[in-house]
Amino acid sequence: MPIKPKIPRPTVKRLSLYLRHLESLAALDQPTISSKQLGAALSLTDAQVRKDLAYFGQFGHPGVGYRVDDLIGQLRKIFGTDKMWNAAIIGAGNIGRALLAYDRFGQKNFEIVAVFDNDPNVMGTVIENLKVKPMKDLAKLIREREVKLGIIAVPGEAAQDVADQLINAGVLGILNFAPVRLDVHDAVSVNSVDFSVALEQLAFQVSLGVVGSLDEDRTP
Amino acid sequence: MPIKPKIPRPTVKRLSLYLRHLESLAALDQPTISSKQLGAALSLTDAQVRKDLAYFGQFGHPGVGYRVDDLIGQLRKIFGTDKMWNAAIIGAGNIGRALLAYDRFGQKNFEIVAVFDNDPNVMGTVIENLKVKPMKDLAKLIREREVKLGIIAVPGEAAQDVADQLINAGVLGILNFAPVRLDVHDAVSVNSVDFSVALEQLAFQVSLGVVGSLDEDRTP
DNA sequence: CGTTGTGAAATGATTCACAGCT
DNA sequence: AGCTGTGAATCATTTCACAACG
Repeated sequence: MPIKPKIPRPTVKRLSLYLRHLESLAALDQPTISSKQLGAALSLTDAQVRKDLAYFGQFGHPGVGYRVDDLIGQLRKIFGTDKMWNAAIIGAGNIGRALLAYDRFGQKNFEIVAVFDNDPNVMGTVIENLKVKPMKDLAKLIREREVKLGIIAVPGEAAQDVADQLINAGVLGILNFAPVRLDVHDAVSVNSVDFSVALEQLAFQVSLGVVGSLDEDRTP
Repeated sequence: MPIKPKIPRPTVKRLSLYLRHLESLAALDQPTISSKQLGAALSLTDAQVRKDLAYFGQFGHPGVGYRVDDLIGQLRKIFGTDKMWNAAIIGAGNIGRALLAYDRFGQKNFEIVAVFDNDPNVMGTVIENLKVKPMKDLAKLIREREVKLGIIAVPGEAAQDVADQLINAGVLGILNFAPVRLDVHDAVSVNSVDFSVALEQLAFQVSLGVVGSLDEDRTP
């Protein structure tokens, strides 16, 4: 009985994209989808899709494919997003406000339950039905509201300090929009999004004359 | 004489992070850095760093390391960001406005020279010194201002149509913030950022009990 | 010395190909 | 027929280990 099959990193990235595609399909009439169809939608081989899913169980039906609704449910369970996750945003600047207004988080079972900022100009103001709280209340509110994920949207200089506070307050994961590497000495999981890095990598691909998506494996 | 050494995809991701770290170092006094130091800063091995850089040339000095200023210059040349790139943002909603205010693009030699939106409420308004233009002017302005990169910050339903217009107008690369896969039939390079996908992957890591950064190779 | 650049070895990920199920 | 799940083969990436250099 295998306890930990060890999941390849690229597989995890693709699972999110499978789920996104399936959710866009669920509204439609299509009740099942084959690994070939799902792969074609993301420019992947059918074998790749099957292998990725097989790491987590046997979800398909030979001769039929995967039942869309069922697979969506399975993927949500894999991601842990079958249950609601409370999250907090730190930094009510432009990025923080864009994230607060981002309605897709709710559809994915993430709820933003608190926003923090130390700027006296925004502290106390209400954004998207949430009152911006001062940083000194962070630990208390994170614990009270059982916030599991922290979203860092502060300038680079402040990011490490905020990360430390979040870890101390007991969050389990950090989504980091600040352009710095966070040192979390293995206390939590971190995922980072850096807009400049994203543009820079696009520029690199253009300079190389490579065409297509960066997530895919096309080097023709 | 090798013409195209074929660059591993993961290498490209790391190069951006090397550059970011070096730039944060340049202000400081440190004139050189060894592959060991640079690796330690990003939790990578020294061999990894050397191999990544060696794909592009011989930048180091045995017994000394890499001269920081020199390496920054080399990396910028590799990314093509030693020259200025004109970019346009399509969509003046929350994400578009956050990107317009993002001052790091300028430091990386990217200049946002146009913003487009079809909403009558924002069309014509001025954001960060740029007047929001209607979509019908897109092709003309992209060509006039020699815009090479398009940044899509519109809702998912509109993204493919915008991508088609950008390609028609002659952009070379697209940075996509809409939560859909763009079909660009190999006309341009695409890089996508999906906030929900980013959070979902963080949730997955947390559920698995994995700790540390998603960019790194720690599965302890 | 300390550190780079690089073949060779080891590890990791993808594709192939096919038995077996519906 | 059509399609999944999976071991085996291939391909890609990382790490090792060391000669060569300042």
